[in-house]
Amino acid sequence: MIDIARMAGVSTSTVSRALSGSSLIPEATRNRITELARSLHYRVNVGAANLRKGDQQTIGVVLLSDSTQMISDPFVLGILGSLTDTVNDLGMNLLLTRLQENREDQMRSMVESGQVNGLVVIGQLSLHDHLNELAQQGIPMAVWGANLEGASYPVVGGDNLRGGYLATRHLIEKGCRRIAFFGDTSHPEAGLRFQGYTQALQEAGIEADPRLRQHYLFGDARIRETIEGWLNQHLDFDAIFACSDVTAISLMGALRERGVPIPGQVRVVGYDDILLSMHVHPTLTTVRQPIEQAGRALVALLFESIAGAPRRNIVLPTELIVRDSSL
Amino acid sequence: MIDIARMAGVSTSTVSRALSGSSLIPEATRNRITELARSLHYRVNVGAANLRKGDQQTIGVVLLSDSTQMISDPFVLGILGSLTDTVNDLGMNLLLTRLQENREDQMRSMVESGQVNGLVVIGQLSLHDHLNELAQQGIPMAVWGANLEGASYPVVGGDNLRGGYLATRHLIEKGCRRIAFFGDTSHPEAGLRFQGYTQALQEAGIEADPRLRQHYLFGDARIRETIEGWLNQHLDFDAIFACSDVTAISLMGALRERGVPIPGQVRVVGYDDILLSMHVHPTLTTVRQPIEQAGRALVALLFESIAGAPRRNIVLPTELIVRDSSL
DNA sequence: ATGAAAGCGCTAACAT
DNA sequence: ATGTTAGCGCTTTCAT
Repeated sequence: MIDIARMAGVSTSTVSRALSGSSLIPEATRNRITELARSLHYRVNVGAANLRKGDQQTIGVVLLSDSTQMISDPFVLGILGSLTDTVNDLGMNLLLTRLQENREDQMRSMVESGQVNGLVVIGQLSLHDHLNELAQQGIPMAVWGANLEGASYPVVGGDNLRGGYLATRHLIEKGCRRIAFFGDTSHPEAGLRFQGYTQALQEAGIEADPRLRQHYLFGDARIRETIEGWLNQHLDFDAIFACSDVTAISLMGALRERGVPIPGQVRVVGYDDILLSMHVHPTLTTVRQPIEQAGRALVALLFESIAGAPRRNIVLPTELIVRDSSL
Repeated sequence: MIDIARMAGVSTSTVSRALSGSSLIPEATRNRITELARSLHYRVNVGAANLRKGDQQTIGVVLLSDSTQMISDPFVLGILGSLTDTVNDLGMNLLLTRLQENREDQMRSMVESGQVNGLVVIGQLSLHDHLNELAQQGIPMAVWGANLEGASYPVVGGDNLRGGYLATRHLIEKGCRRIAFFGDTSHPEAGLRFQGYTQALQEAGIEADPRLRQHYLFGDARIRETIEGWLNQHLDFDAIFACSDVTAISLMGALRERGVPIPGQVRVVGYDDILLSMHVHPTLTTVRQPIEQAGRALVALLFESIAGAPRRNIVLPTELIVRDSSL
C-alpha cells in the first residue's frame, strides 16, 4: 500500500480510503488510485485490515461426524454448500474444520484465538453438554441438529419429530401395521424421528414391536445381514421407516436381492430426499428437509448470537414426498 | 498477552516464547505461563501472529461446480473431507469458497490479499485457460481434475483414460458389443473417460455407434426420458458405461422401471464407487478412485508449488470393482 | 480533502 | 534466560 501511495503521490491514508470506497475522497482520485492498484495486482491485505479493525469477517464451520462415513452423506454436503453460498454472498469467509476426536477445545480455540467471529456446528452427536457449556461461556454459535430439551445454544434443524410422524402415519394409512424403524437413536435427530414414529403408532393404536427397531448406524455395511436375519427369523414386517435415504436405498437393495417385492410386500420410506431418491427403482418415498434454507438460517442465528441477542431456534418445515416405494 | 505478561511478571517476549514452546525458556517458567494462559482462556491471536510472521497458515479450497448439483455429488464431498483432514493434521486452516459465476478473479484475489498461501481447486470446467494464466503468474495452486495437455498448473486426478478403458474392456469381455456412453464430455475428466471407452472399442474392433453417446450432464433430471426415447426408437444397446455412479444408478432405475433386466439384457458400469453402489440392487460395477489419497496428494503438490518447485502431476491409480450389474 | 501518527496483537532481531 | 525495540500492513482518529 505504501508503494501505491508513493506512486500516486498521496499518503497511505488516502489510498486506504480510496480503496475502501470512502466518500471523503473525490471520485476522480478514487478512480485513479483504484486503477493504479489494479494494474499492479495489488490487494489490501485482509489479515492486516482485520487485525486493525478487530473483526475477522470469518465464520468457522465445524463438522461433527462420527466417522468418514457421515461426511459422505449427500445431505451434509448440501448444508455445507448452502452455508458456503450464504457466507460468500455476505462477503465473509468460511473456515472449515472437521472436529478431531477428543479435541473439543478446538471449537473454543477458534473463537478465542480470534480466527473466527463465531461457529456453525453441524451435528451434535454426544456433544450436547459441551456445546451448552460453550454457549454459556459466550462463544457465539449456531448448531444444525435436533431441538433438544435444555439446549442453551441456538439450533436450526428440520422438524424431526414431525418428519418421523408423517412418514409413519403415511405407512399406517397405507395399511401397514408392522412398521420397522431403522435409525441410530443415539443420534439426537434420529431420536426425535423415532419419537414421531412411536407417536404415530400410538395414535393408531398399534403396539410397537421392539424387535422391529434397528439401531442402525449411518453408513454401516451390515444392512444386508440384518435384513436377512430378520427374514430368516420370520420376523415379519410390512414396512420400513429408515432415518436416511442412503439407508433406505440400501435396504431396498437388500430386500430386492431376496426377492421381496417393494412396495408389494414391504413399503419403504426414507429421510432427506437426496438426489438419487427419485431415480432409484422403485422411486423412494421420503421426508424432505429444506437444505437451501439451512445455510441462511444458521448464519442468521449465528449473527444474532454474535450480537448477543437472546437465543432462539429455527425449525425448518418438513415435507413428505410420496413416491413408488410406499404406494 | 500483555496481561499475561504482567501477571506472570515477565515481558511479552517471554510469554510469546513460552507459549510457542521455545526451548529458550526453562520448562518451569514455560509451564507456569502456559498454565496461567489456560486458566484465563487466553489464546494467541492467530491473525496477529500470522501478520507478523508473514504467513497465513491457510489454504484456500475453491469448488468449481457447474451447479448446486455437482457439489451434492458424494464424490466431491469425499475429496473435501480428505482435504480437510490433511490440512488440519498439518495444523493449517482451510478456507472454503464456491466460485461464483464470472468471478474468476476471486481466486487470484485470495492469494494476493494474503488470505491464503495457495489454492486447491476442485474441478476445471472450462477454466483451463484461466488456471493456466494464474499458474504462470505464480499463484501457487494444485487442481483436482483431468490431466490436460498443456496445463501449466499441477494436477491431481484419477487415471480417467484408464478408468474408461477398464470399464469398457470389461463390458466387451462380457460379450457386449453395443455399449452406450453416458457422460458430459465437455467436462475434462469425462472427456478422458470417453477416450478410454473409444480406445477399448477400437482395440476390440467394434465400431462405435455415435447414437449411443449421451452427453448427459451430471445431475440432469432427464435420464428417464432419454432412456425411454432410446428404447422407443429401438436403439438397441447391451451395455451402458456411465461417468458417475449417480448417473448409473439413475439409469438402472429407469431401465428397471421399463422392465429391462440388468445385467440380463443390459449391463451397467458406473464411476466413483460411492457408498451406495454396493448396496443398490443389482450391486453396481464401477471404477473406484482413491479419494483418501486425493487430499494428501493435492496438499503435497500445493506445497511444492508454494516452494517454487517444478510443476508435476499425480495420477492416482484407478480400479475396476466388479459387482452384479455387469456379471 | 488529505496527512501524521498511533496502534491492532504479535514475534524476532538484538542486546544484555 | 529475559527484556527492549521495531515493525508486519493496515485503518482511523485527530489535526489541518
